[in-house]
Amino acid sequence: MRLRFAPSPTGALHIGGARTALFNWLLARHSRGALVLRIEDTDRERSTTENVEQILDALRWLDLDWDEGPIFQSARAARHREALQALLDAGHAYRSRATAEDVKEFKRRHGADRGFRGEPDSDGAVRLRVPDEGATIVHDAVRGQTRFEHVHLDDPVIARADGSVLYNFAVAIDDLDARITHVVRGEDHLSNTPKQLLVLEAARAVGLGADRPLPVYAHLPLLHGPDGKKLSKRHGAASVQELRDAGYLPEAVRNYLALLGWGAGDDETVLSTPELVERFTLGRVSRNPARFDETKLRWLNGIYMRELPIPELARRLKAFLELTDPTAAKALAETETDRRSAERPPKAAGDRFERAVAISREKIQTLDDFWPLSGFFFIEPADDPPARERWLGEDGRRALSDARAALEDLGELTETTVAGALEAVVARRRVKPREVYQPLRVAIAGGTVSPGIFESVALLGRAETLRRIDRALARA
RNA sequence: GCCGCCAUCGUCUAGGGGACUAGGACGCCGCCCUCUCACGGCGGUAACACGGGUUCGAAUCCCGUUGGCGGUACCA
Repeated sequence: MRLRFAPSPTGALHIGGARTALFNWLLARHSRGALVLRIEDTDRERSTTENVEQILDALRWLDLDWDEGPIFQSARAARHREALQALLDAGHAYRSRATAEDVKEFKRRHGADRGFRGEPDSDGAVRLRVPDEGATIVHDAVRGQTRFEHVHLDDPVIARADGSVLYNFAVAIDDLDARITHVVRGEDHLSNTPKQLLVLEAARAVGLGADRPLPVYAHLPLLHGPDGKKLSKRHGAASVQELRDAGYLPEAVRNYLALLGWGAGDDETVLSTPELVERFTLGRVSRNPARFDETKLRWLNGIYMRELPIPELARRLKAFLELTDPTAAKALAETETDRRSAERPPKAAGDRFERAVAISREKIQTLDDFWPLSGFFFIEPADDPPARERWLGEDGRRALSDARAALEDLGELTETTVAGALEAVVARRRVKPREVYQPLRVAIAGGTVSPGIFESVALLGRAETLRRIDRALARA
């Protein structure tokens, strides 16, 4: 199979585009075929190099690679003109000065059952001549046959008056030249397909690619927002960049996107990328439009985060924070400096960030969840007045004092020794565990939610823990 | 308006004439685990849009209605 992904650089890569890219990529890898990347920039007004870069970035982040290209459609203008001239010479296309208004007027006069047919002029835009009779049938790999009656089709404009070609023409010629065997794209292109098929037929009639079979088309169901409307910023993430910045892992995004409009057939939902490659086929692509629902993506992302080895997760977390949170990045950098100052045993210090990651990861679903939960290991905790009032009243402070004493007297602080010491405080005070642990949590973490209290104390270290307890006692 | 696509729990889906008292996953609810939050485990809630056919039998096939979406550019 030879496939292609052909985005138009008129904006960032949206989630729907990413899904199209993914499906093409999966098909190419599954079939051990090739994926061609083509940039459809024939609209020079709206296409920018920034957008091209952004799209390539998004594909790289998703780890979707391509075998050929990027081919810029604009760079193929000479070839397009040549093909256009061939169609013109053979009478499959003609120049016409007819405007959109003229077309409307034509239809008003002739009724809806007659597509626009122009008279050749000496100049003007180029229109493809659509046969009056018959129909073009699109054989779609996911939808079956769709019949487009020629009487309903207007002669489409395939090139501007200045000779520059338009989308439906350029696409057909480029697919032909690139020997694309399968055109897999969004359903919004279904009604373009007969036009492209007509271009292809005309091109073959004049000897262009006559030896090659027409590509198989497959139109993917569209993606909508949670409310069923068009996906937009209003729904949270709408572009791949936004997904990245929201703290999702590319492998989780691939897994989730694959499930939108495709299913393995059994009840599997967690499918690694190799499994997707192994199992993906066009035959199982759905015809129903799907809604992009971030809830399920969050869940999946959590699973992938927990499956990552701790050092790898730590690496990604660090990269993420460097990209999105200067404060956090700076704090982490300073932690590393401390480590090098050798004030503590290198091993323990070196693992500090990784240890924080290890005790946090079952509590977070995205990379973005980490810092709010565990940033207190690296920076001064935020103040949370309601939490203080609830847990650092008279009883809470007494419990906190007891905890302080127990920790101060302890030998080495490990999860086990801390647990022993604090459990003894609970037993001595004859209270529920939380009556000791929550005040302590508020004191060291700032709020009522954090990783396990024993692990947290052990990681924070005695000096810092005692300092924060003292500060909480003084302030409360 | 015209052309076209689509129609199963709130969401993603399984299902392609009898195996369906319609299965799974997310979410939600409850219980268990528990130092918070989670993770994990167990259980529960919840759907074949409607109306006609065809058939011994329809979620599955056909037609219509309704609804959603796409297209209808000298955009892609």
